[in-house]
Amino acid sequence: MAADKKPQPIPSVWTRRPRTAEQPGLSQDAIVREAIVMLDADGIEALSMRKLAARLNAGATSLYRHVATKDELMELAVDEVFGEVVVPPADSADWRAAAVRAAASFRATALRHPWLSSVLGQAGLAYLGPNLMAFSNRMAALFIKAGFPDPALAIDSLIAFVMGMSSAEAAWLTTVARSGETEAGLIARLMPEAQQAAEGHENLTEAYVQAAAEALDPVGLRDAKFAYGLEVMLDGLALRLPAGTPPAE
Amino acid sequence: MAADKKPQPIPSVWTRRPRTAEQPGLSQDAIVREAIVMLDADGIEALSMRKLAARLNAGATSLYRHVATKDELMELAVDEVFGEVVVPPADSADWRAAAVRAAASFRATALRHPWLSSVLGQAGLAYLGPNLMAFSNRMAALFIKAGFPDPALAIDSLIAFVMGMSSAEAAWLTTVARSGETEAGLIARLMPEAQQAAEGHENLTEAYVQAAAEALDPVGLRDAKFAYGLEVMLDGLALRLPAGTPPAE
DNA sequence: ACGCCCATGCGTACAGTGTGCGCAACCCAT
DNA sequence: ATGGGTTGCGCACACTGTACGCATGGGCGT
Repeated sequence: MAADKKPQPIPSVWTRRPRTAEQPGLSQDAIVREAIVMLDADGIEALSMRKLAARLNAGATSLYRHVATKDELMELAVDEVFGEVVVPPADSADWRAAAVRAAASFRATALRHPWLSSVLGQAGLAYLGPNLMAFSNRMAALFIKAGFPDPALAIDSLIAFVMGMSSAEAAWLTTVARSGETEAGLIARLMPEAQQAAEGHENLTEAYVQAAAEALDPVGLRDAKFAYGLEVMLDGLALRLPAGTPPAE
Repeated sequence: MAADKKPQPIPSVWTRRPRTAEQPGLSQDAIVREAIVMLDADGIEALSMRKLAARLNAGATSLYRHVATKDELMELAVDEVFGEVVVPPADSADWRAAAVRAAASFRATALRHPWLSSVLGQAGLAYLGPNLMAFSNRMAALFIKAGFPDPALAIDSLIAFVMGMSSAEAAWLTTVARSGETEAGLIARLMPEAQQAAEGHENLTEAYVQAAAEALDPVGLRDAKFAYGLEVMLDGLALRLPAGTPPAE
């Protein structure tokens, strides 16, 4: 009652034990994991150090004992999430099927964590985290084994396509999520404005017919779009293989 | 002396005229243009409404008379910058050469304004600005004229690749700019750490030999990488053309 | 068994952010 | 001259990342 400003200047014995006994306390791993949960749930701009700390029953600045900076935290989150991408081993018979699987896994990861694209778009690949290195290594193994004369170029091209497509999708899905509507619903609601914006652009009317169709099965159409582009890319890459490489052993 | 808190409660006749006479005052266009200048110069996180306003000799909140929100400002900036992308007219003889020119122009724009990728990565293409619509329209014209059975799919694939490649480059260039070193210098300095990170990933050693070479002519190698992927993509797309479409008229 | 040290947690504080609100000044039409 | 609508702005609020320094307690050397 006397000291109203400071609620607990008196270490009154209890409320002191539990803090350390209840949990192993903070750890970089726990912080990163919880950050990913928050990012997935509420998007990139909903993550603040204070909210994250609150979620971990910790004070805001306590996090800085385990993470140098918020940027570093994001870096760690990116690498963590990269661990979810599965790249088939290099000894698979068919490099092309393996590439499709890897691409699909990459895309799925990017859509499961839509903030990934934004972060990568801002920071690029100066990352060097263990999971990212492992990913690169497996991709390299795949394309070397397949017989590409210039595996690095081939890989970078493929990844550029996959990233470009995925990040466009992720951004769209984020917009959908923020709108609170279903994907089809948002398309329908956006249609009139889009049509008006297309006024005078004669080549776009056809595109919007397609967009209208998209409202019926948006997910399927996105899948198809990705598959189309991926096949295009792989067809082009196949041409770079030394003549006579068999499609399967 | 008496009223120290408010420096100019007295409208002392002068210091009143110039404000409106000197300039047409704020305007959405002027705001957007200055924002782009700042974004280009100091990157995306250096743009704040207050600093932008200061640059325009205006109060921070005055901007809100012409722009609803910072996000809207970014949207306007994106569309403005899209106006710089040049897509050859559809009547060019060779669709492929035209596509190369368009892709190069897109890439150049994205590298001139490295923040573009970040923004697009976060917001996607719900944008519908006039320049973006015009861009889409010209691309559509090009691919329809070329005879693609599914022009929208082809375009989206191409753009996905170009965006993916450009945004990776843009992110890298941003990192370079922030480091204050030359591109070659940063590569050299990063090399040891990269090599250590590659420890145990046997397929990556070759990639780093290439990276070392890159230090000699980073710009040329980035150009080559982009060109390679673009050719891959276009080769793949060419296969989708109805049989017998001539490469030139 | 005791005392020390250092890793860990946190309260406070600071500079900066986007933006809502309401007042003041100005331009133009009457 | 008057009134109204547009434009600019000062203030304020809630919130951000993070530097600093104190308190605490577990693990170690003696």
